[in-house]
Amino acid sequence: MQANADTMMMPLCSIFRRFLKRKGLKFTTERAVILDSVLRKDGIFEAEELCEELKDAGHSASKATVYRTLKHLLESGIIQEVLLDSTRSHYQIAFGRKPTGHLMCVETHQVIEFPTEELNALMRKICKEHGYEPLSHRFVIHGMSPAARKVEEA
Amino acid sequence: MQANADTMMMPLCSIFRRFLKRKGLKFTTERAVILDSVLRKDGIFEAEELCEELKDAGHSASKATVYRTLKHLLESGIIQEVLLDSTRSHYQIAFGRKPTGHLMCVETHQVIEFPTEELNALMRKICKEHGYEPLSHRFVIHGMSPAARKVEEA
DNA sequence: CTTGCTGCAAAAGTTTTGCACACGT
DNA sequence: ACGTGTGCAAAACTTTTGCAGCAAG
Repeated sequence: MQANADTMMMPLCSIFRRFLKRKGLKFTTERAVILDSVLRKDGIFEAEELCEELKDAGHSASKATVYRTLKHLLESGIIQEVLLDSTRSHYQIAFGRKPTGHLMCVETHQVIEFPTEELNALMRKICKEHGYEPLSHRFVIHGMSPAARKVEEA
Repeated sequence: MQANADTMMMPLCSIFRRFLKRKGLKFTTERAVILDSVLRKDGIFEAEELCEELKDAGHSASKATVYRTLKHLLESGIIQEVLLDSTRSHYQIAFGRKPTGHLMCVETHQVIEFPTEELNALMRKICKEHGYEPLSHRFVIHGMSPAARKVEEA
């Protein structure tokens, strides 16, 4: 469903390096390590999660640097934001990803991903109506999972 | 497009009172004032915005109470969260509202609302596939507004 | 070398919470 | 009266920023 790290690692790393060069920024050890961690991700991840992993792996990359690098990864189009929660930021790799929506349980916060190719046409239609240039879309469904419903009934 | 305060005020106030009674909670002056402010809203609003308005209107309703009341309004189904930004919460009145999506400019943060009735069927389909009970959905498009594109080209 | 980058710790912004007192029911 | 609600200020949490030293191009 998702291309794995091996196939994505090299091209995305190049894309990031080109992005940095174009902006007059530098490809540092820390940025390499952070990108590497990000590319190992298979779904949605958070900033704090990356910080933990890097610390556990013995890599020096401070919280500040992780946040600063995530901004660049966003701007370069390598990752994109997924708004699931209004107090924490969630991200996912954008490259090579088919558009997906998220079904989230209001009780357990379990998140299920599903494809939403059919929404591209809707996005383009709405954008055209307002003179916007379409960039991306998100479709999130809130519902109650079977597990949560069982608890509710009890 | 949106029912105005006069027509909604009474029924929604009753709904909220019934909700509170059912939960063993009280309908206080502060909750009445906050609900009143919320019902005057015509679109998306934020917690801080409500706090300001209440202070300006000379009403005593602390920030803490506003946040606590918003939780109850959410739980009662009178308002719903609109995720546009991962650092601030946005809300809108849920009752009597046709499902809408939001088109947001990545540069100017202008937000345009559009109807999305056609997505109800998709929501139900996805929920059925996963045994979920559908509650609500959100569709957000990120794009670049005509105004922002003009700046970009310059 | 020059310019940008990092880590730290402090700051900032939003939301939550503990506590003593006040208020609905 | 009882149990809940309120205001205040402090705490909690995520994210941002200033600064002095460090490193990439």
